[in-house]
Formats: sequence, structure tokens, C-alpha cells
Amino acid sequence: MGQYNHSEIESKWHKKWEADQTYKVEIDHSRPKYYVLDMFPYPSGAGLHVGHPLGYIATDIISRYKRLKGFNVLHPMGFDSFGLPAEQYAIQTGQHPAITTDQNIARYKEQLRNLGFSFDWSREIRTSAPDYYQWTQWIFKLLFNSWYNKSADKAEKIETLISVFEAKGNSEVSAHADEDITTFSADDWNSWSKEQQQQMLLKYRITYIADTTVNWCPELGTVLSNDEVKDGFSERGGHPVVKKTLPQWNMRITAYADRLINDLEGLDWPDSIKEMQRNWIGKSIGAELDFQIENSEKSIRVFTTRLDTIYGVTFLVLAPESELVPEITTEEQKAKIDEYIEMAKNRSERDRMSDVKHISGEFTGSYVIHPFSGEKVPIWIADYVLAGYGTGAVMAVPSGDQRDFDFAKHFNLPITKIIDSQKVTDTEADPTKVGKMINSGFLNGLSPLEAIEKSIEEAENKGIGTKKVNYKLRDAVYGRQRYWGEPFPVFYKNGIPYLLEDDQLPLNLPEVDKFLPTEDGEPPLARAENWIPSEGDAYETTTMPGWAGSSWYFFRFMDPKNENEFAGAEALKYWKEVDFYMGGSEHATGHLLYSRFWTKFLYDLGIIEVKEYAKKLVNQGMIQGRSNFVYRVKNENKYVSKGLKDQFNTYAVHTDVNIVSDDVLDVEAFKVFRPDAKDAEFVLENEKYICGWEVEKMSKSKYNVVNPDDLVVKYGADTLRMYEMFLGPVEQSKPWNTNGIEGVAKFLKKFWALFYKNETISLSSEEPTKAEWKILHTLIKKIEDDIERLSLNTSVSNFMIATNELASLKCNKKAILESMVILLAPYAPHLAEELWLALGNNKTVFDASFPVFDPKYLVEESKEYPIMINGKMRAKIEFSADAPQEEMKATVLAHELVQKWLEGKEPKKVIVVPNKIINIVV
RNA sequence: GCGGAUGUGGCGAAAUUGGUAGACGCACUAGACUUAGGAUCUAGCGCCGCGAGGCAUGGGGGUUCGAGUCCCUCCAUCCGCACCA
Repeated sequence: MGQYNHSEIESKWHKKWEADQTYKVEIDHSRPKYYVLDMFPYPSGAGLHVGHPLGYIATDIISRYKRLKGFNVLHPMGFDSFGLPAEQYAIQTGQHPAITTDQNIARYKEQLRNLGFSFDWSREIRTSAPDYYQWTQWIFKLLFNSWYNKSADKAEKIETLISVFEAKGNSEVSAHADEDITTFSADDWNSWSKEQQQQMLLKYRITYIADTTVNWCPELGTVLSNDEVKDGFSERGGHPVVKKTLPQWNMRITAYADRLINDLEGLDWPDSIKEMQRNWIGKSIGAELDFQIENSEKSIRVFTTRLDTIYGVTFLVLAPESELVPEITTEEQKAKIDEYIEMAKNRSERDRMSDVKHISGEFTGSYVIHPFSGEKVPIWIADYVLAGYGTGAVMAVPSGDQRDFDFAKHFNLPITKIIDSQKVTDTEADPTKVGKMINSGFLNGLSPLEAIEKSIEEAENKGIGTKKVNYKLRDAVYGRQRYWGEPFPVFYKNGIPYLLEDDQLPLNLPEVDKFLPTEDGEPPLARAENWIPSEGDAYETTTMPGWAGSSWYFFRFMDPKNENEFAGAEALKYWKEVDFYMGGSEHATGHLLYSRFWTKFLYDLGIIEVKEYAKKLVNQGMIQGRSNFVYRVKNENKYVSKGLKDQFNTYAVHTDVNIVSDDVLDVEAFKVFRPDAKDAEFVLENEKYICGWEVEKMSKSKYNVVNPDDLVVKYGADTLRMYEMFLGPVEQSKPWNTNGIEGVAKFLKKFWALFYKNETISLSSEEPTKAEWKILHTLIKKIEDDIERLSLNTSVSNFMIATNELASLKCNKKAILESMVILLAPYAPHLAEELWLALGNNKTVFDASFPVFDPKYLVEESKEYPIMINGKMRAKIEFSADAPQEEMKATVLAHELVQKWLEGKEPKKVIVVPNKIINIVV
């Protein structure tokens, strides 16, 4: 084998790796473990485009590098194979989603195989496989059989709660549970029927059924979670979403809100992701305060973070949905209020958001009594107050809050200044917390921060308010009215949910005649015939959401074949957690939050040992498409090159980027691509047809999809892998551009040519020269640093430099080149294996060990120092590096030089930066 | 509006603790070899200038002997959140 023939080499090694199970990994206590994980993909019908493998290439390089460094590396891959597109396809074609999914997975695996990844395929998992979702169901059972004990700040088994109820009732229980729970005694509990007890327990369980306002997508016939809705439309498919109330399974993720925020601290995750999670959880500390309604027993409870501004309250605002509104509306105001409520109801979420500026509201006619001043304060309703946040009621302080201010101006309500330095203008409120309180009764003279403390204290003393923490995070809706998801291990008896036994799992997804809801609007599972539990009336017919299976898969990879446990204790203890997790930032408030929640839950129950499952997270950038355009002259069958388009009346048409190279169109290929251009005239510039370009999303309809398979055929996987890394930092988003790939291809040919001269390989076993050692050890150092810093683009450059240097020295020393092969192996595994074999090794290069960096090879015999005057370089001085006094000598020499230079002026200061620079200040 | 990030040649980009900005690659130019070149090799390639030299890291200011890097301020682009009381 003399020529570098990538396709021959690559297919040879794919076969060999599979036959030898080169990447199969087992627990090995003699070596430290390293767990590298990619976010497993949903196998879509379109296959991989060139952007998808970016992260996989990076993690593959890290995995192989760590293996060479002596780690026992777990690097698995699987498929998040439940999901909407397969189901949509099934609805359209009648094709069972399992079949489409299998086909898509087969295609994905083939594409991944072509890229030469070191996945341990013996550990492959699929979330839609019964032997996997059996354990998703099992975790659901744990959640159902648990409650959140606030006193212990952790989840506990439901049995502990039952025994408390039996002994003491619920008065001493501090739980994260439903809000409408009334106090009961042990006698009450013990006198209840089993069903009554179950009803009560349902209010405490970590997964529970509740009437929930949900995002309902009529088009998809299902409920979506908040993170699946973007601007009032479904994230997948872009269908409109409306609010609807349904009894739904929920997950009490809110119980974990604080821990989810606090534990972010110790994670080596991108700041942006941490910040997004913090904002999503949206913790704010404030107080709740009751306002007595005038001439009524009832009061209105508000939440505020600024109780210091209590004397600035000039009106109260309720959300239109508030239950109190009908009660407090006076006769005179009723018509107007009803009209407003009706209007608010019909405004969709989307309208409300696109129309933030518009101020609307209505006076109810009633008043509350200010709890401190005793003054009458009018009660209004307005849709800027959200029913779902806080208490659905706001104490309006127009001097300190812009929305309250705008509302007050619009309806001509009073504005009271309550801080002396407050700068309230005609159009703006001042929310700052500096100055001293004025017009504020007992708070006068305090700073706002002191006033917050003092006012809360006073409210608590009077029994009208308490300190309160509020979160934006809502409990997660867990049911979906869909077919292609995990069935709940739940059946109903007299309307009460019960769990299947462990030995009844998995509860398999039943066959249905159609994948659509029933005529009565029941989910598709209700179509299943003879799908009846052995006990009870019926199974739950909703299925679990997309995030269920992905919330724990990283544990299953540790022990994927275990039939008795979700993962064995030894595997969990050994692999412990993911050391390096790579995936897209779009999962910030979805998968990455839910999976942290489940991890903490499993930790609470003592099933796993870690509170967080991913130590380090890196987001790979999105690869966008780079579309190419041709310019067609209107009403003519004529295309003009880009530079000439303005001389004609043209319009741009997408052309397939695969027939364009460096923005030059292959005209003959274009005639095939667009048969109607077969006889068209092409106006060229410099005998070329130049295309225009634009960055767009990579998609079929824009003809800008670059398929990795094509590039693998043309250049080989090793070239593609290195080129994708060479493109720029992995974390950065960028448009795909194949233009530079030749440079990497050339490099690999040169690398190959270091070994092969005239079709044969014959290396010298002579001792390398100092210069040769230096090239090698410089590279070792750089590669190590680059991988640690995830600067994989510069590491490719460093390979090119070293290779060029060795080539120009005509280096053929085995000692050097053998190490070079090992260094290159993580990046270009096929090529490295081939050369390793040619060097006479019979084991895989990945059983070798990474060359050890030795700084002694980098010591220079002489060193050139720049001499700078006032920071500007004026001369260079060279001296040998072995004498310790050389820096002083250099300084003296530099001094003399400068003397000459400046003809007698004395330097003020001489700065010597070791090994770098000499700077003389005059 | 709030939060996060980014801004360096014709292009993708380097510059790790403040120390010779533009490594490496693409494109381009010239040359060599060649029947040929979409192969290979050599040289050049930020801008102005014949040159010495001067000017350059989004704009402006600051700290420093010295700033792409630190501080202030403004601008632009991207991402996320958005009536959160």
C-alpha cells in the first residue's frame, strides 16, 4: 500500500474494529474511568447532515485521547427514539412508528459507522425499546411512591408519610404537596376508606394528577410543556397552541427548585446554560400580604418583592381570571368588568405577548383597606397581572414600577413618592432602592433595604403577611395524548389510579388501528382492543412525554443489559457520573433540567450516589447552512454571474451547494439539477459563473444540505473529522463551508508521505536529532493543552506545522514517527491504525500509550530576545540559554545598545520578562 | 426591556498569566517541474509608502514601559427570557 487510499483503509478498519470489538468497554478497577457522553439523537428521517457529527467528532477525539492516556473510557451511543415526527408520519401513512424508527436508526448507525466513531455499540439503547422503557416506567413508579419531605429537604418513600398519618395525622407534616390540603388527625385518617386515603396521598405524591392549565395544541392533538412552546406555537411543526384545563399527570419538579439552583454552583457548565436555568426557575424572595376588602370578611393576598414600598400603593390589580372578581364587582361596574373578562379570555397567549405596550383594565368598584395607613385603595383588574404567578394579585406602586406607573397614568390614578431621592418623571417610574423612605409612616427615614426587613416584620406581627419565596418554575406536565411514547404503568379502579407491580413491567405499548385520537377525543391508546388490566377498569391512556426516556439514559448506559435493575450497583458505583457531556444548548431548560431533577430524586432514595450526573457540559455550536444562489433574468432563460446581476433585471434562485465549489457553479451539473435550464444561456465573468451566498438554516428546501457521506466518499472520514475540528472552536456556531477541506486532505497525504517513500515504508532506527525531538515534544505539549482546553481547531494546525517541519527535515526516524502516529490517532483513527500496523505492531494503536512530554527537549541552545524601548521593538539580542546570568548579561548589552541609540540619554527603567522580552524605558 | 455571548486580513481563524498581532488553512499572485495540471514544490500575501518608516484587533476614552487581552463608555451582531409584581 503505497498511496494513501482512504476508502480502502477506512472500510478495512471499520470491519476490523467491529470484529475485534475494539471499543467494547467493561468495568476495570485497575484503571481510572472516564465517561464521555453525547446527547443521544432523535433518529429523524432526514439522516445526519454535516452539522450533526460536530459534537460527536469532538467527543470521539476526547474519548480516544483519554484511552491512550490510560483511562477506561465509557463512550456509548443510543437513540431517543420516541417522538412526534415518527408518529406524524404514521398518521399520514399508516406505517407503524416502530418500523420507521428502526429504519431511521439503521441509517443513522450506518452514517455514524462511516465516520469511524469509537462508540461501544454493545451498549446501544433505544428509549422506545420495551427493555428500556420498562425502567422508565419503574422510575415513574418510584416517583408515584414518594413524597417530598420539606423538613428533611428530600424525597422519601410514601410509606413514611402513611405511618405519620396513621400516628399523628398531617398537622406536623411539612411537605411539598398540593395547596388545597386541609388538616386531618390520625383518627380521621384511620377512619377513611382505602379510596379516601388514596385520594389524599395523591396530593402528596411527587407525580400526581391535577386539573392543570396546559398548552394544548389542537393540530397535534396533544399537550405540550412550556419548553416545547415557542411564542405561542409548537416548537416542532409550528402549530398554534392554546390554554386548556385538563386533568393531567404532573411532576413536582418545583419541590427541587432550590436544589436545582444551588447545585448549579459546583457544575462545570457554560454560564449561559446555568443562567438560563436560574431564570427559568425564576426564584424571587419577597413577602405575601393580605389587604382586607372593604365591607367584607375576605381579603386579597398579594406577592411583592418590595414591601418597603407599601405606602406607595395607590391601587390593587387582580388578574381577570381571579375567582374574587365576581364577588367584589359592584352592580354599576358589572357590565364593564364582564366585558373585559370576556375580552381577556379570548386574547390568546400570543396576542397578549405581541401587544405588551397596550394598556387596558377596569375598575371593580370595590376597595381594600390599606393595612398600615387604613386608607381606601381601589381594586382594578388588568391582564398585565398573570393568574399563574404569585397570588394573581399585585399591589400597585406607580412611583416604583413602570407597569404600575403606565397604568396609573393611563387611568389617572394617584402616584405617591415614597423615597426621597426617587426620580419620577412624567413618563418614568424609578425602581431603584437608594435613598430614605418618605410618606411612609413607620418606615420613614429608613433605607429601602432596611424598610423591607422592617415592613415584613411588622406584617408578621400583625398577622397579615409573611416572608415568601416565589418561583416561575411550574410543575412539569407529564402526560401526552399521543401514541408513540411510554405507557404509564397505571390502571384505574373507581377513578383512582393504581400502579402495576414490578413483575408486570414493562407494560407494552398496545397495537392500535389508527394513530389518531378517538372520536370522543380520547388519546390513541384508547383505541387498543383487549388492552385491559387484570385488576381494575382501564389502563391510563396518555403516554409519557419526550423527556421521560432522556432523563435517566446516562445511567442505563452504565449497565444497559441488566434485566433485574435499572443499572447494577457495581456499575453505578464505578462509572458514577458523566465526566464530559456534549450537546446543544437548546436543551437548557428542557432535558438538562428534567434530568437533573430525576438525578436528585434517585439520589434522595439512595439509588445512586451522585446529586448531579454531568460534571462538565459543553455546548457544540450549530452548523448553519451556506446557501448558494444563481441569478436568473426575469422572463428570460438566462442566468448571469453574480458580478453582473445588477446590470440585469434578475431574481435569485437557490442552487444545490453540492454543484458549487468556491462559489463557482458547475454549469453542466446545474443543467441536470434544473432541467428547465438545459438550454439556458449563462453569462460568465472571467469564464466562470460566480454564485451568491447567504447563511440560512440547513434544510432540504434550501438545497444547502451537505451530506457527510458524500464528503467521506470523496475525502475520507479522517479528513472530514479533522476538517470539522479545523473549522473553528467547537462551541461556536458557524455556517458550513467546504472550501478549506483540501488543506486538511493535503496534510494527511503529507503525513502519510512521512512514512511511505516510493511505495515502501522504511524507517531509520537512528537516534533522532535534537531538532526532531523538539518538533515531537512541542507537538505533544500542544496537543495535550489543546485537548484540555477543547481547542481542537488549533490542535489540527499544530499537526500541520509539525508535519511540515518533519517533512522539510526529511525525518524518517522511527522513534519520532511512531509517536506521531499515536498523537494523530484520536483525530484520524483509520490512518493511524493503518500506519501503526505498517510499523509492525499487531495490536490496535489505541492499546498504545500516549507519548510522555519531556520539557528537556524544548530547552533552546540560544535564545533571541527582542529589545524594546518604551514598548517598541528596536533590536534583537541573541545569547545562549545555559548560563544562569544570561538575562543580566542581556540586560547590560541591551543597555549599551540603547546608550548608542539615544546618544547619551540614561534609561529610567529596564524591564526583563524572563524568556520573553527586554524593555527599556527612557 | 433583562440576561448571556461575540466583534481581529479577501475568507475560516490563532495569540494559554498583559510581552515581537494575524500562527495554521483557504483564496489570490509569481516562479519551478511538466505534453498537460483541478498534482507537487518554492516564494509572496493586513493597510499606506519606492524606502526608511508609519497605521492597524467594532468606535471613543483610561490604566501600563507595553493592551486583541484589564477598566469605563458607546455601537453592531447572535442566542436565551420576556407584562414575574
